[in-house]
Amino acid sequence: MRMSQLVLKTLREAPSDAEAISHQLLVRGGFIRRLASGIYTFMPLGMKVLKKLNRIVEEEFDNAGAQQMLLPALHPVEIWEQTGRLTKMEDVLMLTDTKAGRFVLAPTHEEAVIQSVSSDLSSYKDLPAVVYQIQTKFRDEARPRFGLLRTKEFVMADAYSFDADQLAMRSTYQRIYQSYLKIFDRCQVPFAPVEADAGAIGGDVNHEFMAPSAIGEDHFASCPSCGYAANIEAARAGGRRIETPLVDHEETVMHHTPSATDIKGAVESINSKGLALTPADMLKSMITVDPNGELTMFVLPGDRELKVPSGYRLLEAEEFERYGFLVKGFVGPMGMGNLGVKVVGDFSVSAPKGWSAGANVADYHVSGAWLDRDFFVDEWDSVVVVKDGDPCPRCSEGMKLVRAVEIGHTFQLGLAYSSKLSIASFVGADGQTHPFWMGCYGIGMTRLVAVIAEYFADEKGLRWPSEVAPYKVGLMSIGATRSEEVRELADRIYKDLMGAGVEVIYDDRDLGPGVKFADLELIGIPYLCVVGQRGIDSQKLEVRSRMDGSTTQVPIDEIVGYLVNI
RNA sequence: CGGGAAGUAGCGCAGCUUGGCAGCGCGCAGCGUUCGGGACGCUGAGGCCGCGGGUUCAAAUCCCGCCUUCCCGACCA
Repeated sequence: MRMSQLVLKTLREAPSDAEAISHQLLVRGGFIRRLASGIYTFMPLGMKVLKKLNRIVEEEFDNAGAQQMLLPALHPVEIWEQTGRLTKMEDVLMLTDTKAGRFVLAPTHEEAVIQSVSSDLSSYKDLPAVVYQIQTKFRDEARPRFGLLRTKEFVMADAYSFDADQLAMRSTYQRIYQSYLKIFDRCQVPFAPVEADAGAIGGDVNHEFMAPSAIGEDHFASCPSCGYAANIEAARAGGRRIETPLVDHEETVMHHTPSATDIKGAVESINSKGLALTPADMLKSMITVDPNGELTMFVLPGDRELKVPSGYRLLEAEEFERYGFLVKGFVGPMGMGNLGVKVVGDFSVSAPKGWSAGANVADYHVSGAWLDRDFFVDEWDSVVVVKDGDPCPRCSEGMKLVRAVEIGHTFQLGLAYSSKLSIASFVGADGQTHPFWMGCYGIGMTRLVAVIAEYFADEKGLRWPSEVAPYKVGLMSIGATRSEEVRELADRIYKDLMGAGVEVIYDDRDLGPGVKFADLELIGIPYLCVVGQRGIDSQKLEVRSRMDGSTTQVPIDEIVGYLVNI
């Protein structure tokens, strides 16, 4: 491609609304242009990068035996009603009403793929099967962010697997999981597969693929010793209940703590009476409703945050009135056993100490409350949101919290969808109808562009790994308008590279060398070949690596061969 | 949805306090010089000053309402 022909205008300054480096550089380099908040056009250079990534996914998925297809982006609303996700995902669904009916702009494709392939997978002989697509998805993001990182319209590569039983599903899952490792390796971004929460997609076992990054919106806990890694929403801390013999301890004391309805207020209020408590000495007692509608109280140290287990929800403020014994703001674990409230304690609550807690009386807290004397715990578990240094649940080593971007997510859906959709079934060898055991697998392609851009960016601009670069070689002439010799040589090398199948972008513009260097560096072409009078005089051309900055002098008559094999 | 900031040429910004010709840099077009690190000179094109209303002889500027965008949080995967 001749740069004089390229639809591209690099910007010396980034738009003021671009915050993240990747966003700034992708706009400055002419890869993307904003059409509306969270909606971007992929310009020719950006499209090249996206196609490179798509190619990697296609190769690895094809290798794993998955078959590419293309599902519709517009779905009739009925298929979303059948699985109940119309309400479950309503915050992000983009609904459209037309003369022809109601449709949703699809945020994901589980329903559509089942509708589409079920009749082609009617027998156990048709299984296993894996299909995938690379498609635009739509989500009504409340807050699009950081350019391509979080958008309303984005490209995702999503695969769906269909198996006859759980064992087969697991083996398929493993196969696709391996493809994921290869795909991200080829993108050269650091990443970690972590255990995760299934969210609105549903299902049981699942993994997120997290790329550590400064623009990450997620955190995962990672154990440097044994390799345990889990999203902060799913991560558990290690620990166990500490058994301590009950001896004579100080008596519990009631403290008048008017309007001290939170941990901070209670600590201040009690300390004003001469004690020296910290939030870590308080018990945080959180009332939740379990999946059966029963009350469960979680008890944890006051300086920690409760990780609400999936299926549970916090009791709403208005609901407190329904339970007279719950005094909002002054709740504590004392006496809960007699009131039919199950108490689940974090392991750390078994530490041998007198706790302070809500007294279950308006405007009162107690101090010196001892486990097994003043309050009782029915069940012990790790119920806190993990923080830096917490012990690993497997090996007890201190864990690290890492900021990261989710670039992929794989799910063992099991029967989550096929139990709701009768067509998601096949006839087994026994002649009976059985539901599919499904899996689904997604990679945020446009998000990956942002993550790679962000990770490799330097002060001069982008640096694309060679497998995803829009062009492999940047060829530039210096002083070609003045020197016919330079122009002819550069033209000839360009033609030869094209003939040899090298992806080359040729800066043939009538501009000074500074601009050309700056532009090719900004757009991050991996190798830069400079053709100027200096090179003709020495019969050697300079080839620079954008990634590591190294330069090599290559004899003119070997230059094409060198660039082909580099 | 809550908090904060901002909308003036394609991009970055000044002008607004104190109302009076719509400006600067980059980019763009033409001519010339220059040519191994965003070089220079001359000439030129480009504007619903976010939108609507109000005050005024006169509004980018003052007042009211709305819209949009970005950041932090909530939500979300």
